[in-house]
Amino acid sequence: MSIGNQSRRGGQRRKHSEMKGIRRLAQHLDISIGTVSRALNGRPDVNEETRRRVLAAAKELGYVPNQSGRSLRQGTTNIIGFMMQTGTEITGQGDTFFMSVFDGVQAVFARHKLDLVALLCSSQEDPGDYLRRVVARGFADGVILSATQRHDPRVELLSERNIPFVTLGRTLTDAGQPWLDLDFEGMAQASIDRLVAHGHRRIAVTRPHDDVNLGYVFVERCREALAAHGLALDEDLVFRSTPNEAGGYQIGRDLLALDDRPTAIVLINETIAIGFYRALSEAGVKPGRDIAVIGRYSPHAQFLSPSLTCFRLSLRDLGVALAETLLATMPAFKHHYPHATANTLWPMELVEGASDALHIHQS
Amino acid sequence: MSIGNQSRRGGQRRKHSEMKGIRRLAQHLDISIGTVSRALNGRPDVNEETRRRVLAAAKELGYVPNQSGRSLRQGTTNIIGFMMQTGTEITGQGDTFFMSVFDGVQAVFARHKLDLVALLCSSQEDPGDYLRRVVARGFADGVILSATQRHDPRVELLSERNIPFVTLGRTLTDAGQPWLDLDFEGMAQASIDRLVAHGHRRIAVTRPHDDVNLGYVFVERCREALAAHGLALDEDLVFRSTPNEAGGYQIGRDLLALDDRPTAIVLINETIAIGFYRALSEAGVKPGRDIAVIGRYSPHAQFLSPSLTCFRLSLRDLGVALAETLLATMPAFKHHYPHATANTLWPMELVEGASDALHIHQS
DNA sequence: CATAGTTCCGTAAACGTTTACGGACGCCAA
DNA sequence: TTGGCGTCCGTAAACGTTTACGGAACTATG
Repeated sequence: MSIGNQSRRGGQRRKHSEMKGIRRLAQHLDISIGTVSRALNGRPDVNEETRRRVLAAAKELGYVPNQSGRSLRQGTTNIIGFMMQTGTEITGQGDTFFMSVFDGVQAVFARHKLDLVALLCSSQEDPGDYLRRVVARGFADGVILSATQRHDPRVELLSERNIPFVTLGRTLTDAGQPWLDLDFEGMAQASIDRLVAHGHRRIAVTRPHDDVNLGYVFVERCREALAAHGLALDEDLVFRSTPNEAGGYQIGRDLLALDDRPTAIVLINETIAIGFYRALSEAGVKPGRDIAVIGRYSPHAQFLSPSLTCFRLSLRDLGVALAETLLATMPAFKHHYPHATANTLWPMELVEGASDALHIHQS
Repeated sequence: MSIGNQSRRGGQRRKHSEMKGIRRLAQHLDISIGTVSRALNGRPDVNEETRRRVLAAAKELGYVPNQSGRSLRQGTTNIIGFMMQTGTEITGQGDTFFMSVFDGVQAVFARHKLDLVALLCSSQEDPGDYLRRVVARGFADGVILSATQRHDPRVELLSERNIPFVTLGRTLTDAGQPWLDLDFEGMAQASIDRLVAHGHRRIAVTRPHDDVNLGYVFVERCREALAAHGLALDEDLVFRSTPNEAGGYQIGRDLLALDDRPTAIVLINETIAIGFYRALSEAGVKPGRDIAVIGRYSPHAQFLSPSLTCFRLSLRDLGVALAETLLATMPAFKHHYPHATANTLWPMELVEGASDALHIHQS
């Protein structure tokens, strides 16, 4: 061992317990902090024997590098934020929805030692302010935005701050960021085609009550699909609601109150089917027998009775795609994802149930 | 303005665009970075006029302090983590469970400029490793642990690292940390009493399939409550399942296959009622008419048909209590919460529905 | 005018890392 | 012996803040 090490400086050697962090480790091993850092970070210019000792000592002393120090130096945090709002009335997406998406995102991030955290914006706070406060501070290296609005101020904020991000859902004010979205157009087309083929002529559709939701193109595509069959979309049959169980219940009540009831309905949200079923049940109306219902898949929709005919997608795969799309925009990871699939619609597949078994025979 | 400012040092004045962060701001205003920092942080020893100028310039230049630099200096991040695992099969919490809790937590945190993020631990990774990796690095000032196991290694880890934390759910290996838990004992007692009063003698109960869930005391308390009425708990009527819809469906099938069916059942999880209803429905068995069912409230349970008699709690209030309990353990906030209610059971209230309308008349 | 007190601000040292740079040392060939 | 090269490691300067300290300018008081 060479003498004149920094640990001896000033002739006085402080006790180990007085030091913290990497210094403590270096002092314990009687080597310099630079070498410790290099050893821990897998740099090549360090003796393998030394590295072994450092790693062992780190484990023994329970050393973990301080995140702030590291980030400050490197300018990177290794954290990606998934922004979502608490108070689910707005998005209508359930916990399980995001949990499944997270699963896919993390599968990709794990390969790059990136950590995913959910940025929880209170419904009390302006999302723009929130982003400014937490993300602009260099909290995360990148962001995934969900529940995008048609005009979303967060998009402008992030793009002018040059923070890599991707949105789940299209926006009208496109800042050139990559996006992924569910293929509501495809769902609209397939639903209408299917119902018309079954003889339905009066078909109801649903839409979110404001523009915060993913499916703002849904109704228009339904209209087009109907037109292709020579049918018109009756405006009385376009139902708005909050995207939750209560909203579905309300739709059910409104629908039943109509003089000229539709013979079929397409539900755009996952959760509204439950409330809708309840409203029908109270009136003795049975899905699949008295009215055809098509909805979206969710863990509980699967267990509704009669079983719901619905459109399903792999949320985990969607998460994987989101992660890859984001990383493809980040210089540090770009080369790993040369042809990530951005700006594309995510397909959904039809799961046949009993809820749309009703066929109308022309008289 | 005084001369000899640091911004003039060396005689050369770098262009604004070359500087970053607080230096840029200071140079722009031609004052020292110390003053800028004091002005931004609301320190008293700064001229009000100066403060006004600083604030205006900060807004104009879009300056936000760097989180890493600040944390490094202060040793604090102003971030509280709520740890949860992705892959919801494990927790079985319904869609909006956590969102509602978050809402309450944030209401408290907002008063102290604390930000809540969800620490998403992949189901692929060991939760202990995860905590070591992210939290021990000084990522968060405090942690809320959910879905605690009976023996939870995370508890030991956090307590030996001296990181403030609170658990939602009791643990057997108590490290002296504060906890909150749902009053499953109270639910057990009230359910059994109610069903027995309605004449039921053969009562089934459910329990999680392993010890990851909150309600490990539930079955035992049911047993005691039955014993108080002179009844024994038939072990064949203790159903285990995964805490999700599929688990509830399985319970339903198993129950219906019994030779000597129970006349009532108590479901401990929110989500299993949906699958359970489905299984009954397929067999033509109707809750409230053919069997009495008591469950837990959730946004969809409310819309089941027939309506579910269930135990409800205010998740938002629970979140508030969690936050206050955590802050009460943190030196910086302790004095705000002199008598926070830790180590207490959170009561649930009964919501009467139609699912337990079945009364048994003794023959 | 001298002194004390107040108000405001600049200076510089931390906080815990990473990393460019250079130096010490050993080895080998000329 | 000399020089060159490779291996390993120590040194010190960043990264962007906050804050203890001291000092300058000003006001009040005698």
